[in-house]
Amino acid sequence: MNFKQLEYFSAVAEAGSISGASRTLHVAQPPISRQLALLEDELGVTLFLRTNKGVALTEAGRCLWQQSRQMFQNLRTMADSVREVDAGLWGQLKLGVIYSDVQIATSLLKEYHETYPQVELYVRMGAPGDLLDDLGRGELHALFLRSQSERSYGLRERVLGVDPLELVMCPGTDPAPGCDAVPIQALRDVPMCLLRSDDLWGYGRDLLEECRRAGFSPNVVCHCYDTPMEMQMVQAGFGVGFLPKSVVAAHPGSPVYTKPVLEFSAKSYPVLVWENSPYQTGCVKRFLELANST
Amino acid sequence: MNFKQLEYFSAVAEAGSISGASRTLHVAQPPISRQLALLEDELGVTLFLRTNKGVALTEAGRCLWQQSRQMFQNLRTMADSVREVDAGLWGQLKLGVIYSDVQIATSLLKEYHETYPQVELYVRMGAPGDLLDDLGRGELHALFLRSQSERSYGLRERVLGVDPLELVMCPGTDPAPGCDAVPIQALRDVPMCLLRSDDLWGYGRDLLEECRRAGFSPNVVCHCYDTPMEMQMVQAGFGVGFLPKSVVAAHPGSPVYTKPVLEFSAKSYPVLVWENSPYQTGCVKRFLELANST
DNA sequence: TATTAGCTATATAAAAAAAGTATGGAGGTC
DNA sequence: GACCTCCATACTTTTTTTATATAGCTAATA
Repeated sequence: MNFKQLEYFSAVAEAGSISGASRTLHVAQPPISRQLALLEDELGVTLFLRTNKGVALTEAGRCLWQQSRQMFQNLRTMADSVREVDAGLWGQLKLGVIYSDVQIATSLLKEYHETYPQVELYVRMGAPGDLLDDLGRGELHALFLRSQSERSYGLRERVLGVDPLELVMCPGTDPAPGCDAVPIQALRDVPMCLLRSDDLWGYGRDLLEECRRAGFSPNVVCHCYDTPMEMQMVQAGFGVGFLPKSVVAAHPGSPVYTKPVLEFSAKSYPVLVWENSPYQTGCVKRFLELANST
Repeated sequence: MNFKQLEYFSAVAEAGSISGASRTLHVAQPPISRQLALLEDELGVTLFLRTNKGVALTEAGRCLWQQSRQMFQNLRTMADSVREVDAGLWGQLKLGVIYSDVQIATSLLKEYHETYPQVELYVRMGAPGDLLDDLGRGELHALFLRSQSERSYGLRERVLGVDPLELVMCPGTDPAPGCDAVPIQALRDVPMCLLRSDDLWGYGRDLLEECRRAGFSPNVVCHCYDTPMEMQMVQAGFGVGFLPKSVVAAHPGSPVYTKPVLEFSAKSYPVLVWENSPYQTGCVKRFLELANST
């Protein structure tokens, strides 16, 4: 049994005669007779009653007709769905996001989801090191990180924006109360809560560099592993912190606030990072195209 | 897209390599490569990532694999169900039954149903003429009648049993109270309720013949179109009747009872009647085989 | 009654498709 | 570096499928 036989069979069933089917199929009549006979032989079943004015389906033939129509329907949708999967309209997109990239990630994902609503989204929030591990194992397709990660060798990245570092403080630890900006010299000896310097976050090193240029090294009272914890420590009054402006803006109810630091230019760059492989699934390709086009 | 292509594709997906599939399929490797390429060309989709140690399904390939497995499964069940329909395990069996054949019909149908439980049964009770009309139109497959129908020309029939005619009466009309049997002479001038003589029922004529041989013609006070009505008229005291013994036995609560008539041998033969066509459906063939084997 | 038209089945030749053979390149492994 | 496995390509052979021609059958028609 093969598709051609079923195709001929269906055409004959619809036309009510073999010669009629031969006209609709643009195929001579004997081949159709022959393929029908082969099909009947294989099934061991008479599918048509032959008369001199056409053919009529037997009960078994009707059964086969019903089912073969269903099968051809399935066949068409099968080909379509395969093409759709290839085009990235269906599938899974698995992303990792660090705490401070939630805003930019969700807005980009929202845009993606409007174009590809059928794609199943998997999003994981975590520390950059953990996310990079998952990316390496192929469990995630792309990551929203901050630039300058040490481990991005072999990975591709795309900068999604710029986020200036600002001083974070609560009223009790403000080193320049009443001023709109803080001179960097005012930070000498001020207790600070910073992201740990051996972290994967690139701007940690930039920050230390800027302080060194100003002639001091920061008085770090607490090394934080992630920005939410740094926010909490600053809010608890352990000291001031340095964070991307947008991270603080994402906590509107918090008593913590930021001020720019004069003559200080360290910046954080949100980036999308992915494996440099030519064998991406359609979903991932489309997502990366979108990310690279905006 | 082709049956063979999907077959090769599935084998490659399962084996994880083209050469592996060539071993399981007992086909050389190049044809498989070629059919795969044709399939990919037609779909416009890359189904496998080729490496030097085998091939790996792409996302689209996985999609096709899932669906093609489902399709092969459907194809198998399709062939099976067609064979089952042909064998008479599935389908419809439409039967007509006259009032007096209900017993024999249900018992035969019960036996049939135990062997072919999936067959949908349609049973219609009615007058023999109506049933024969439906049989002629192909709306019924076979009928349970009584023998000697005038219209059974071109039909085949099988006798299912013998049912002696007996005199039916109620206590008020018993022509020989206290006797176990009635001499036929005792029926002269006795009011009778009989099936109408121009009916299709064969034994109506036999009955009149027996009376004529006894030297009288029956005093028919009521001509009945069917046996239930005759039963009712007898029960209502209009007169005695002649009915097959089993018909009366089928009304156990009735005050009506039968007695044999001496020197009277008219009999009724329950028969199964069907169209003498070689193009019966499987169900009908099996049913007729069963009826003819018992 | 003979004829014609329309259908299916069969035989044979032609065309198309698929399989097999031989070979080369790519990427590991010993 | 030799060797092995795997996939792709070029080419030949085999198989399958199609087309052509024809015959048989039945029903309608002149």
